Amino acid sequence: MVRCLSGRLSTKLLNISIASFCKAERLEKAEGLIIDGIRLGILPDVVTYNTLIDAYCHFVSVDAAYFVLDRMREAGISPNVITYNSLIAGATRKCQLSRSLDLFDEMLRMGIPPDTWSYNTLMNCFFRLGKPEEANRLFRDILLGDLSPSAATFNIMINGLCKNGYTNNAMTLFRKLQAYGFVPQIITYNSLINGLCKARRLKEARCILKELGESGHFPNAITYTTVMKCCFRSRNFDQGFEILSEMKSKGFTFDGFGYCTVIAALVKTGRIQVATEYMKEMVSNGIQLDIVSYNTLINLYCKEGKLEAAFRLLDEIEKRGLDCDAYTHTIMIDGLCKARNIKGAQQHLAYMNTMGFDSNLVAYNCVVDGLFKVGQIDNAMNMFESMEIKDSFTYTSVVYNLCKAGRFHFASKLLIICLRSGMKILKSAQRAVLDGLRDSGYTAEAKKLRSKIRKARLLRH
DNA sequence: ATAGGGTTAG
Repeated sequence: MVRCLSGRLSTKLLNISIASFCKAERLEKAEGLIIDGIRLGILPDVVTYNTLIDAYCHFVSVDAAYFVLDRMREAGISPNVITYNSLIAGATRKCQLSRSLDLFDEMLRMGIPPDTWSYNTLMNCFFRLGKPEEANRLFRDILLGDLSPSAATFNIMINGLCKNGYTNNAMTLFRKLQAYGFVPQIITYNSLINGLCKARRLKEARCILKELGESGHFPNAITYTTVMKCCFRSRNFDQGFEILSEMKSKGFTFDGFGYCTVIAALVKTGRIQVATEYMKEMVSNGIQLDIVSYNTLINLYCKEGKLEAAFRLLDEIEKRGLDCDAYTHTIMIDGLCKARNIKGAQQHLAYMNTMGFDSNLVAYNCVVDGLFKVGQIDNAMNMFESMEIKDSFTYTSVVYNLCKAGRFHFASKLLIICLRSGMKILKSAQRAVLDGLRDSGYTAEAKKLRSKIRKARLLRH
């Protein structure tokens, strides 16, 4: 009796120690403890294995966790609902969605009844699979069955509906739940705000943000970055920067993601000085630079015209054993074009092609524009004609640059083709064609073009 | 278990 009790107590202690090692991502230590325990006669139990499985799911892989499940069975311990919940959540987190479904089936086959957590995780999995009907079916099962929904159930529903484009349904559900007395959590608000922002329903987003303020919850870093990003996306840069300063004054700090967002927005709006300050802050905060952060910084240097500094960062990337991606090369190509080093840009484009980055539409657009800018009109047009894929950037640039070169008729012809195909051309480029025709005496042609532009606009609305 | 998230061209 005493032995048994002390054994159980020891297992409890063992589990606590293992949990703390797992939390610290020190899985070898946790494994070591299990071995030590067995030597001392302290046997691991279901909690021990569940802790380990959850940690392997988080820090290693679902496969690794599954091996622990095998060991668990060999030790004669049966998995329970928590074991499977961890595995299912792990698979969902790692985007192994069909595996989540398999694990759920396996759990049912083993005669382990799923709980609300299992259903929540599975709902989330279906939403990620882009199958909102399936998720909704599970939601109904929960509501009509013996299980009771948790706050997470509602959050997953609202978030999943938004992510799948059912923002209206998410709003309706939100209001219904409120009417039933559900008190939204900060996660609920953030999900909705993000969904509304992405759906460009900024008025409603603002409304929910206001409700959040009145709810007793406080906006957190996620709320701020969501709204800030929304502003940048809709090109309300000033408003975005206001939110940024409010965020800073509240003491929220950035990680690499946040810094990149902010620096890119500052660069886009020409605030190079401030961007540089943020860059310094990011580096001095000890944030480990990854390829995206490098791209952001290289872009900053390019926009400053500091090509040597940009090349130095390229070397650094190599030294650190990271791989440049399509963004890195495109940013460099654009930088070289803007520095009027068109030869260097073309060389880099060729290099990019040999590296196997295909369909570099952006890079080609940059070089076409660059060729125009250095006055190589024919080369630019040759390249333009050789491009298999073109987009509104390509055409806008070509139309505008043709005008700069005085080829208004050609520009006009191209513009009409674009209008007919529904390709969007920047107003400034359209303006350039009209003004060019008129100023060079082709008033009638300018008039005709103007009316064509109007008609095309009518068709679009 | 559930919320956000970074980089390029006209």
